Amino acid sequence: MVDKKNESVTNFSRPFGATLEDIAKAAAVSLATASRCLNRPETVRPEKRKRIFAAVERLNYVPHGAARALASKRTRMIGAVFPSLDSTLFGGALDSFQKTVAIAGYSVLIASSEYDPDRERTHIQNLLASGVEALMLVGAARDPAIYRLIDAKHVPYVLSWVYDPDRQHAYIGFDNAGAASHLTNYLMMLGHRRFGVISGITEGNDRAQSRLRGIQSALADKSLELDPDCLIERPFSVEDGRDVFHLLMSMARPPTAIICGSSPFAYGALFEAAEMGIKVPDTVSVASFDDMWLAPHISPPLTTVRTPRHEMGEQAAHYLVAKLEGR
Amino acid sequence: MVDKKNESVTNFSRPFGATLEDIAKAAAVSLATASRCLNRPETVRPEKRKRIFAAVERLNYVPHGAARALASKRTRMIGAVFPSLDSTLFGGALDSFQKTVAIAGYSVLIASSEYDPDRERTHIQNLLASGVEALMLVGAARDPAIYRLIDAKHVPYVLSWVYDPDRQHAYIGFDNAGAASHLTNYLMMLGHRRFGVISGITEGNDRAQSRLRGIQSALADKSLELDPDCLIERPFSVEDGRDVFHLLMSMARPPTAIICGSSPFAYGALFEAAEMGIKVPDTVSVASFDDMWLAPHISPPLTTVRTPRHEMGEQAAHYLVAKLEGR
DNA sequence: TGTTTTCTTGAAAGCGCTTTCATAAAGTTA
DNA sequence: TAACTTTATGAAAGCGCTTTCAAGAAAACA
Repeated sequence: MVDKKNESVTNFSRPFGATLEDIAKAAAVSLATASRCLNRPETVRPEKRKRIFAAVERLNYVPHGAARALASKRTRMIGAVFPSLDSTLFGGALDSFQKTVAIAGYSVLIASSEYDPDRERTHIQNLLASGVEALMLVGAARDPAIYRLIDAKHVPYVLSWVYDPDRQHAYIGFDNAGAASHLTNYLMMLGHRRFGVISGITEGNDRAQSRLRGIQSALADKSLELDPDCLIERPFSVEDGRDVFHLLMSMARPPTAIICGSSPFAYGALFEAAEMGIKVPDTVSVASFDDMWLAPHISPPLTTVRTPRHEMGEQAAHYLVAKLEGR
Repeated sequence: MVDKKNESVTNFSRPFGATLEDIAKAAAVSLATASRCLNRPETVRPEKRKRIFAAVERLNYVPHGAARALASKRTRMIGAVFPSLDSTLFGGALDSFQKTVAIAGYSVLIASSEYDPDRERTHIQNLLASGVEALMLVGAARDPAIYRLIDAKHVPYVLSWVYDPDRQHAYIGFDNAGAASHLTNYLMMLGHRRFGVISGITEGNDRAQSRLRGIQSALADKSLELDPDCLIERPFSVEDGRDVFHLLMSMARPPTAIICGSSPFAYGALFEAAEMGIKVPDTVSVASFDDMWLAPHISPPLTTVRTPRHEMGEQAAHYLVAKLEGR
């Protein structure tokens, strides 16, 4: 029998960087010790530890994530799916989310669904397949099968931008309906009775739905009603805001207050008002949801409901990390 | 000798979903066939194929990314590090980047460096350790050791937001210096000779540096010079824009044109101008870099140089995917 | 100095999947 | 139907790491 030992010459020709085995050999320790040294340095003798770290340095060793994940059953990755990233709204939340989980040693795999449930589903599946240990999603309305899939994998998740104590999901809340009611009540207190609403497309967007519901219920409380003609849904954009504002203000009996479902609408409304020579807030009040970083500076004063995007991102991150580290 | 075969009873109690082995067993085929079936279905008989997919469905099988990555040496993940995600600038680029790579079947692992080189380095290392197959970075100026590390792993990368044919890096360009010169020349053509510049912090930000260089070289071409007092660096924010504008316009001999390194500065300048009762562009012209989605609507007309963030994100994605699929 | 206890270590067994490679089944041709 | 080619299949060897587990080394105790 040939001595098997001989067949393991140093395979230095490996093209893609050193492996832990190379490190172990270079430091003249066992694979196990090398591994231990990198994960819990205090458990290995200072002398060897030094040799091992020197080898790591010299060979430019970078651990192999997949191998590590496979052996340890931990990927240290968290998935996040946003409807879009092309806005400060979700971008801000993502920014805070990423920063916060990074501190705890996690990376984030992102995807944007473009407000499309099918695409969101695909993304969620891919993220699960990639091995994310937790998920952050926006909104609560989605096919129950998706929740089943996530649960089957025992992956904790958190829903943001929603608030709905009745649900069985974890959420980092923003009470869209409540805020909408609040805003509406405030406007009614100022004397407004006839409202216009520029809403985002409600289909598949439960945040937009809730906001609308909030407005309507506040009105109902005062025995008022939203004129169907005064409610217009559009995709979020400045142009659509302008457009709808023009439409609303050209009506025979235009509203005295216009509630915008999101900030681009509000900017559009404001610009169109200027264009049309309509005084804000004298002739019509404009109120809006979502963070408008220009709001404090802008000239026609605007009533806004701030969406605490950074706080939500951070809270969601904290929640998930806590969940992963065991409560 | 005990028959080894007997020890493999069906381990249905696995808590975290089925494995390929479970699928193989359920479909009465070998592990190899099951694997093949999922990757190249046409290579397995329709009859078995049907059984296998049925089992996948029934057992809610989701492939194990790490195991797959380890065996196939492909993670199908691409890393991206941005200075910040809390702005439409990078958010937009990320959005397009993600969309584009998703179509090709890749996921993106993101990180934001907060304009901090050390944090960026750490993030890049983590991404490499996570096994990203490619990297998208912003700007070119960084420790050569970082490039060496990336190269050692044979990970293709692309630098965005920069344009510098001299470098040996791949970049998806935006010629900051060129655009800055262009803008400056345009303003000089309008008769401006005395410029003010609100720049981002140049240290560690080669985009800001290039823009500044572009302005100065355009001036030098006309034998002009930028008054050091008229060049002020600040972190990007509306407030700082206001602040610096106020400073510049309070000088004994204020500039007649102010170039803003980024859009928040421009908004700030505009608001402060309104506040101070300074007419734009009569008394002073305001010009700015970066996409300002409000620019086409805004009332004092603004000269802007659009940064093609979506195009850059998409191009960067195309480049990397092409590189990964072999040119 | 002989024992017992506590630390360190290395061998080896996987983690769940992909991928040769040799073999068996099916399809062709004579 | 025999002989040959093509195609489908399964056994087995890893991928690079973590983690038991048993054993050896060091420290502590008597």
